[in-house]
Amino acid sequence: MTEIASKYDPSKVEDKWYDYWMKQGFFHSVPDEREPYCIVIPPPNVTGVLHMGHMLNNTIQDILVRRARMLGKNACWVPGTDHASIATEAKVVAKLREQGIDKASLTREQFLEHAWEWKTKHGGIILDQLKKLGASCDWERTRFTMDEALYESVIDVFIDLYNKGLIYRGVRMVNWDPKALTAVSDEEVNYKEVNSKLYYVRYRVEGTQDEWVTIATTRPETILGDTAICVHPEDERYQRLRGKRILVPLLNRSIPVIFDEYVDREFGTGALKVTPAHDINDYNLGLKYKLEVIDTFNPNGTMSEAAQLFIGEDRFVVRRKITEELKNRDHIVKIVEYTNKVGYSERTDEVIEPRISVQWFMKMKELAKPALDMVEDDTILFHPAKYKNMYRHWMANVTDWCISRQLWWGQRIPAYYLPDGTFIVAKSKEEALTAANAKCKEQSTKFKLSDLKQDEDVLDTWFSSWLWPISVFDGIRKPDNPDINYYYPTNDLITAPEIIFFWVARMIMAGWEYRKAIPFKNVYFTGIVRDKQGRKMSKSLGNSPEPLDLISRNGADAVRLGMLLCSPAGNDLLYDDALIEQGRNFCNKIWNAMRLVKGWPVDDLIVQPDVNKVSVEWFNSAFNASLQSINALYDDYRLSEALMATYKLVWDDFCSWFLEMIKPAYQQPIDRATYEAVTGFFERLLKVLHPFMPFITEEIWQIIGERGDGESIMLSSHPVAEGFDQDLVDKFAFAEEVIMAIRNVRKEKNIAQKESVRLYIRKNNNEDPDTTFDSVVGKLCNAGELIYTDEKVADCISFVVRSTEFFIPLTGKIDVAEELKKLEEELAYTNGFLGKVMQKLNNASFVDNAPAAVVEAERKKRDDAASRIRVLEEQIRGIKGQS
RNA sequence: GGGAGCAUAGCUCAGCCGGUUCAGAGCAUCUGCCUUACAAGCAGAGGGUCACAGGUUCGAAUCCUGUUGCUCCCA
Repeated sequence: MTEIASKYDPSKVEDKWYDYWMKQGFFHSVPDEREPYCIVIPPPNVTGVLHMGHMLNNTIQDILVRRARMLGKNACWVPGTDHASIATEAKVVAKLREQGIDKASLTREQFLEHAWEWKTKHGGIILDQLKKLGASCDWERTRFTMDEALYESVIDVFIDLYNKGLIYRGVRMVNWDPKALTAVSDEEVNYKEVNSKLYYVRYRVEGTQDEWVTIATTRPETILGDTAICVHPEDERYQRLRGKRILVPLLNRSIPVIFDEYVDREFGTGALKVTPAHDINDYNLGLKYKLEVIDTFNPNGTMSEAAQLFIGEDRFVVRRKITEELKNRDHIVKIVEYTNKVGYSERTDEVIEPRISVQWFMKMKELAKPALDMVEDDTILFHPAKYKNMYRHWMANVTDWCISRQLWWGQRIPAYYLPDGTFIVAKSKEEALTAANAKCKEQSTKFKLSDLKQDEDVLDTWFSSWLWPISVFDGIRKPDNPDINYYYPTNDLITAPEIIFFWVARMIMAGWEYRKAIPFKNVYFTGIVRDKQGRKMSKSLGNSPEPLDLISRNGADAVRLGMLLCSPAGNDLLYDDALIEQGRNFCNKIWNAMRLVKGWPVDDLIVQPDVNKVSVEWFNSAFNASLQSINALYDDYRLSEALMATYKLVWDDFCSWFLEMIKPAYQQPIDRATYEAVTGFFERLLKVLHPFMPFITEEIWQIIGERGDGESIMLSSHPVAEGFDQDLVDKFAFAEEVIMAIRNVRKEKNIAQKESVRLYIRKNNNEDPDTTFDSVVGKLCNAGELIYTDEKVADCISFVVRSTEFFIPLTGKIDVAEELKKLEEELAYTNGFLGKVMQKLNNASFVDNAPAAVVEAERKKRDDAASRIRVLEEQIRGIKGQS
């Protein structure tokens, strides 16, 4: 046999097996008679590169998929990316700018050519990175939200919902991103607290020389769009304003005073300037009082012609300038420091400008109802369940969804405008023309194709993502195709809680609307990966490790393990290099276990010794007991706990106990029966480990058995938990205590492991000695003999396990005073414990009220403690008698 | 401002429809060991009024109320 390195080297293993899996086509799934198991990937942004969050999220998906595959299901993990309209368009615009090309100089078609070129070149990076992680995605099914099928699905759905009256075009206040030059949805606005100023500005009452009204505003630049002043109808300070009009400073535009209870009398001066075009609340007031709407901003955040002043200058520059100007004209009363919340665009981090514009909206109320019910009644399960609260709250207060974006990169809205401004929603210009002309009776008024103009805007990216579980199987266009019928509903969705509304909720709505079925059965929410100090990982902080570096340095298995170990569902994970080190150490542990077992010569002539026989029986039970609980943890989606249980099974039970129990003496052969049992156990452990650590388990599985071409652990059957002997497990727990006690004695007395000891065992209270694990105790403790006795043994160090006395002859090494002290401490502790138990048992209401089993348990505690006390007391007497 | 969640060992968490293993796990720390699979290891040890204050109960980390502190969501 060739020498096997004592350190596991993942770099020699991982690519080799990934290539093998790919070449064999193991990841590919086609519908068959087996039960399907399906996950659709949360499509990463096509502009993205792998970050720590992806690593965690995709590790979890891979674990679930690999396990399902081994459980005999037809597992299919569909990968893909989304087109991320704002982010991608921004990247492409920036790239063009570098090349000296202005987007405005291009036609839509030209721009899209550049965008597609960019996508082709950069769009697949993240998916290739997932391969390094070991992701067992069905790459033949890779989808992109702008693929023809998915594009068309989106358009079909838009038309369908429009025809159902669920999509409408409306003038609304939207969240305008002046940098991206598009509206964004409510969910894409982040509110941040900022230090700003509150400007107190006085407006002159019309027709007076020196009568003023002072308002407070954080945005003086919007004064140019003011069309009213509003005060509370019961505010005594302003009753004088009834019937009066006010002059807007600098412009001297005359505006009305309105009285409405909306105004907070405590805030500022109690007088509110009303700018319907630039504030959502003002907009509503404007609707109510039919105020004029003056939009003083251009789309890019500069002042428009309508502002009359500062035309073309940026809103924040104007804020400064107009303040100066107001000061000069004696309109500023005071300026105070003020903290308020300002909305920022999630995409560009630009300050959101509330802006009146015509957008497409989707009605949500109707769709939300069934989607809420299905989560409420656990048709869809959230893990952890606490996210149901958040979901309920949002769904109950859902508002209409602004689905149009003023961009080119995305699915173009299929609405065609006629010269008179009316529009027709249709799949193509031709269809729109036909529909338009169908309404015209006169041939002379018929339209030509060139009369029609398609809407310039595209749809929100989420408007394609919400169809993802259906559209990846082409289930919108072909609702009865074999793939969608087989794989849908999918099983599990693994995602971050922050997109519960953007995405999860809407997929549930789409699923119900288009399949009358849930899109997935379980939603597993992962935490956010943070740094040690609890900060989010971010590029600007530079606190995120480079995932591919981590993998190349430590191996994907170690990284997967490290990420998962400390990451219960829904809890944030504080990333620390130590986590991955733990994973690496574990790999090494398994590797060395393999080296040990591989190194044993097998001798068919040896009869299996008793110690091996009982050890094999014990481990068989221990394994099945653990497997049962591991399975239960999986069923509960407690993956990190399932991993920890597996980790302990391998490291503690298998390596630390079992292998030591059956390990032959140095360079001695092992018997055939034990060897077969060990390799059998090893294989089963590798299979249980495989979903967590796919590479090393494949490598070792291939080494420890004869495998043919096309065989793989990833296709093998997952072990099934069999019945086990609990009694045997319990008996070993006692043996473990004995072994640890003897090890302690050796350590305290400085007796080398090589030096054999005799062990006397004295059963008390007429118990039958249990000798099941005597051979194991003898081997692990190098105890030459185990001698049962009814007598005390002199000149011994003694100890008590439960209520059995043990003696080890150790002439000359016994410190009587120290022994006595220890025994007395133990006695005092046990007496105290007994006292507490008696307190309960002497309490009549405890005995009467507590369940019988609990009372019985307390009685057992009492009896055990009492017999232990008898033994301890006897020992103390014995020692005292000796001295 | 409205809502939700959390607070248990140095760190990350489990336990929480009260009583069986009630104070646990992993990591970290400390003490011995280079014992011929593994020092990326082995054998041990220490460490917590279960945030605070009340209450319910025979019995509370677990249920209730309040306080404090943190986090998230929505406006």
